[in-house]
Amino acid sequence: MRADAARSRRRILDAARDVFLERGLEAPLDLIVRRAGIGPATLYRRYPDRESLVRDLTGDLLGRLELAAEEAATVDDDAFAAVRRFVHAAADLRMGAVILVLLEGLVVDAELVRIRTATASTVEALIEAAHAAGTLRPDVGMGDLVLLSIRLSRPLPGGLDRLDPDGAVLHHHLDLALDGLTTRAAGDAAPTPRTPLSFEDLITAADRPTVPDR
Amino acid sequence: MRADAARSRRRILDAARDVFLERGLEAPLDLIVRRAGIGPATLYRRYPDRESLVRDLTGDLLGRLELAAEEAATVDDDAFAAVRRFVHAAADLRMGAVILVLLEGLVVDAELVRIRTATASTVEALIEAAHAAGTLRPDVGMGDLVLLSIRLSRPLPGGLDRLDPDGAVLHHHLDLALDGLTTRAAGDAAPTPRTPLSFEDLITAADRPTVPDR
DNA sequence: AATCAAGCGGAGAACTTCTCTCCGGTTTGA
DNA sequence: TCAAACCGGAGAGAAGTTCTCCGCTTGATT
Repeated sequence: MRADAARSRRRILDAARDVFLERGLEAPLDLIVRRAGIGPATLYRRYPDRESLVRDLTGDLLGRLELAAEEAATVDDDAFAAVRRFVHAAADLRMGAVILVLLEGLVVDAELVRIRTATASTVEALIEAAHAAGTLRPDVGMGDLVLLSIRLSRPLPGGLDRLDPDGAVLHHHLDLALDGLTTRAAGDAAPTPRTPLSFEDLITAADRPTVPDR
Repeated sequence: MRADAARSRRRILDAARDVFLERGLEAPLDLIVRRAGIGPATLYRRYPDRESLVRDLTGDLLGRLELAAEEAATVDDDAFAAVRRFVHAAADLRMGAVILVLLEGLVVDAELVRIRTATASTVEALIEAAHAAGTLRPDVGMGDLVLLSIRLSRPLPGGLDRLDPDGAVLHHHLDLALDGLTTRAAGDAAPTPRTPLSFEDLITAADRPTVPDR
């Protein structure tokens, strides 16, 4: 691939991630084109249809997420710290986009399923270690963690993101929420002992495409 | 106002809240019409332009939020419990919509500013009480609370909300995050002693309308 | 440094979606 | 019962979106 083509691809993927995050998966491709600062033809040449773009984006982000998960597992000794590190990394990647995308039901590609499964099991290991160490609440599963991470890292409406250009507030809030997941925070009173949410729960829930309006 | 007109208004406001939440403030009014199950003329007759609809919706939701804040203040003895109760109520109202709307900069209406200020000071009192009681982390302000509440209560993309039709998971996650805001969760190690975010910070950040793309 | 295949962006045609109004019929309250 | 208020469907006009053609530029290779 030529250098300029690679540059375009990166610009497109970055723009696509942001636009899909802000406007959902049905966002006009035109917006992506404009944000990437390229011509429409450049987008349509590389990605003949929306799905191919989504697929490439998903692969790109999932790959980086997998790296982050492995790094978190090796770098930290403390199990909860590893979970913490991973969640922060996922937020930096705007994991919401990945999950959003890969859960929308378009993804049937074998390669994507492979990397998704691999990432999931790496993360699952992090979580089980934290459970075993007794630092992560037993009623918090990977599904809960992913959901929290999605919710906290999505872009805010109404220009509110201007409040936090470098993500410092986001990471602070992640830390606060993560503190809430410790057994220490749970303390003695466990008001609602829910069952933890698994990753499979998420996949199942998002499996079927949303019904169209009316 | 006639009974059928009032019924239409309620249907419109409920639909508008959901649509604005999902698609942002520039969502096609057509979607609101369809979701409300009314004819287009009914919407346009009552609300000649988008802004009047936004204004009415904001007033409606802010009023209910104010009620919730006052109720939380009177019902609970424990200061932190009052904060907790309020945050849950705000989530049920999908406070994200209110904030989204009222922060978008369209709102200059004196009446709305009045009720916004009133609500803010009621909530501020809740928070100060919890600070005084020593149960709420000192580095958590009303802005942090509002931001967390917005982030956690917004609808999820990709049909993920199907996971949680009655909001049980949402409220569980709210409780987890709230646990993270206690001084107990903070414990000894305070890694990043940030300054708390105020409500004014939010207003200021969202004050100016977002710059158009490019 | 010369060559030329590969890549790029702008203009715009065809199509879809959105906004908003007219009008005949229905519902409500007195 | 009656009049005023309200409702929904159809559809014209405007706006936005998709996608392609084509002449120019960039980059890898020799």
